Amino acid sequence: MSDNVGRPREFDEDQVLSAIMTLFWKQGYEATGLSDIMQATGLQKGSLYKAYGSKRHMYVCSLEHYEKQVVDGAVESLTSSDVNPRDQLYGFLSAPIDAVWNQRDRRGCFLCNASADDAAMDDETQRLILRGYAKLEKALTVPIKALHPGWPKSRVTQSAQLLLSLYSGLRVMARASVDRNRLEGARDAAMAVIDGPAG
Amino acid sequence: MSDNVGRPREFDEDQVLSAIMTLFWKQGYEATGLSDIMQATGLQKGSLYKAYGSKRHMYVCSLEHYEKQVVDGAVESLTSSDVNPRDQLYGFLSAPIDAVWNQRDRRGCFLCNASADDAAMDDETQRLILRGYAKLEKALTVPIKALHPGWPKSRVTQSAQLLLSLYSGLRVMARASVDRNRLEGARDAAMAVIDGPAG
DNA sequence: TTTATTATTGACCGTTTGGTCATTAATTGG
DNA sequence: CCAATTAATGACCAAACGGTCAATAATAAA
Repeated sequence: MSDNVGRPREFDEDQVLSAIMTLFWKQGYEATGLSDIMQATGLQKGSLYKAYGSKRHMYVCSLEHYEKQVVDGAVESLTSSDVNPRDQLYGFLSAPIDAVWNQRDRRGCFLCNASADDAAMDDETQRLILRGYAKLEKALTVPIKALHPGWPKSRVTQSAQLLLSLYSGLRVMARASVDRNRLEGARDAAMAVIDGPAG
Repeated sequence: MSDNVGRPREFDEDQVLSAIMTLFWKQGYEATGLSDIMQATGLQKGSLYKAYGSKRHMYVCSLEHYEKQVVDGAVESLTSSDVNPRDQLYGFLSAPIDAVWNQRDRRGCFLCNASADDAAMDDETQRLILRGYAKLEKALTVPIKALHPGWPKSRVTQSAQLLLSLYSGLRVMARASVDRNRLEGARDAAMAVIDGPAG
């Protein structure tokens, strides 16, 4: 039995999901209406509900898409072996500042926004958020280990946890346009932890 | 001319504002409806609109109330001279973890939630958020200076910025129930910055 | 007691919300 | 060509949304 039965989808599923993700990412769950989604995707309500079933499921799919497109990309760039580890960590902590202050991109981090979004929270959403955070934390240990082969595992882990939590804070604070000097100060203090005592 | 003219308010303004604040704090702007507010305050729609004019203004008043009740309280406890400075900083970074894991309080930090809340953001909201963050950053420098009188001003400032950004991240991540071990690891790594190199 | 002023109430408003469904269209397999 | 199956459309739905307002009530000043 073929599964190519019936009329085929006319829309690019990845493109549509990206459009939906962008809306939830920027605006959150409640503030994003079906009308927004219809406009951004060019699809009618019926098609959206045939494809996703409910607004909640569209949100969950958006988070999964974010994990694939953004989180996995960040993991890749943190664990790639052809950049020096110090620059990888510096880049990771600078991204929240650059996005807002150089790219005028105020979306922040979808994992962080979703964490703060009570209306969107349920078991499945929570699971996805935690999985995303866990991926990032694990990826952060790679350049830390490379910089400090002698550090005990616990110190590596805690440093990764510090950087990830700081990253979340920077992403959130940057959304409110906290002065870039303040954000850079926090980043630089954290980099001092990574670089170790000067001299 | 007296200003005690007309029928007096029958409700306790502080009590009502606290109830409204709690809703916006926990649920965000869009997810909080007038029906929620009516139920939580016991007031009718007309009374609420006579008192506040609009839902947005209720939100702004809630943020102002938060600044007075919560932010100023945190500043007080960070700058009080009868607790040792190290404990003040440790307590500040532990609060996000304790709230969620010991007090089952998932509200997080209203400043942080508001930062991530696109629907609530406007010039006035942003101003209040930045003012709250600035108060906390300034307060954090007090115990840091007390612990390290010899540190240059720039190092004190950057350390305060690090702790504040980390605090925001912890508040946000804790809302998604990130394992307490992970949050404590981040906190402890930050405290190592404050305590300086061991031995 | 009258007047001026403000508070409270709840019915009411138009709009928007998330969601459904009968109809029509496009495809594959027989 | 004829089912069978799935996709796309847009009218339609009840409920909820933020917000308004005329009527009524409570107070202070005259």
